[in-house]
Amino acid sequence: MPDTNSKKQNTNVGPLNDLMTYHLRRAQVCAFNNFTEAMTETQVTPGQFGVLTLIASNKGISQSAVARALGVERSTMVAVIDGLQNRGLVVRKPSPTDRRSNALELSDKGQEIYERGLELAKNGDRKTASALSDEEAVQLVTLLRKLNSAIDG
Amino acid sequence: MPDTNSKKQNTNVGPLNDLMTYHLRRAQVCAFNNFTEAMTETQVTPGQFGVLTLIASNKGISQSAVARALGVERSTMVAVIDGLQNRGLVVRKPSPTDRRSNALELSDKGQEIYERGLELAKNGDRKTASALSDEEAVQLVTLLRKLNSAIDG
DNA sequence: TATTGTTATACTCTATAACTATA
DNA sequence: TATAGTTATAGAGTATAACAATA
Repeated sequence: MPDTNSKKQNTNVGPLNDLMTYHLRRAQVCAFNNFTEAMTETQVTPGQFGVLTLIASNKGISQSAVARALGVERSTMVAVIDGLQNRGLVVRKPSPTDRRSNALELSDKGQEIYERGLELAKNGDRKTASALSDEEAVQLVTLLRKLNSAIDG
Repeated sequence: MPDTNSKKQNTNVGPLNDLMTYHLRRAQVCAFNNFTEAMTETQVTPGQFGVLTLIASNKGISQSAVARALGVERSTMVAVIDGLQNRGLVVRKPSPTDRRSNALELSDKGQEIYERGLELAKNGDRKTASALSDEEAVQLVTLLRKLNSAIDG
């Protein structure tokens, strides 16, 4: 990870300072770093946590459905599920209604890790939002949700 | 790029919906896609545009200073500058004050591409923010700027 | 001693295309 | 015909560690 705390003079970023894309990028990198740090204990990445949450909230969901919900290709999901299965957190069961698809479930250990991870993820969020008041943090999430609803709605 | 416009039923993303990190990630992917689409004409990526802007706003800046300002390693900058130099957009000049470092400048073509790119980048931003009112878009950037100031301040 | 640019290397995340087995 | 899971492959983007030249 590059040095973000350096006491060097702040370089003028020019018109970048008015670009939403730039600030979204910086904020996302910051959020991922805080998330990863907060989740150390579980060794679960942001992407993996998304998958665990989808499965926890939709028992028996298929790999393709998880991929669609998270906005990635289903081929990308294979290795992710492989990793979670190898760690004993997720189980691929045969779907009772479609012999092509896997019904994904959390193992007991997966459920534990997920529940613990949810608390830790909230800690990461709090650190990311530490420069904002509670009200501002809520405002930010509300705006982001609205922005995103345009694409996955 | 995965299908984000599918008319499939929306899967319940559970507690993800309350995580700032999740929404930042979705928004950033959306913003990058819109940026890339808007910039097609220039064939300049978000990362490259950041570098062009830094150089435009700080003529003679060093590679290390660009890297620090953008929050990446200086080793990462080498290939980026190489690419921009090979396209004839950026020039590495010897620094007049430090024989270790390069003084980066935009070529005339680089200046042109940068100025055109800035307009196109704003178009990308507008598309990203299309679900928000003007006031909300400003609010969002303000909040993100405040959030980010905590790390690069 | 510290910093600049560089190289070599590797890792993560992701996409595309094609295959198979089902639906 | 279309979809689910899979494989093989490739491309961004990035980091770490080391080195020579210079500060």
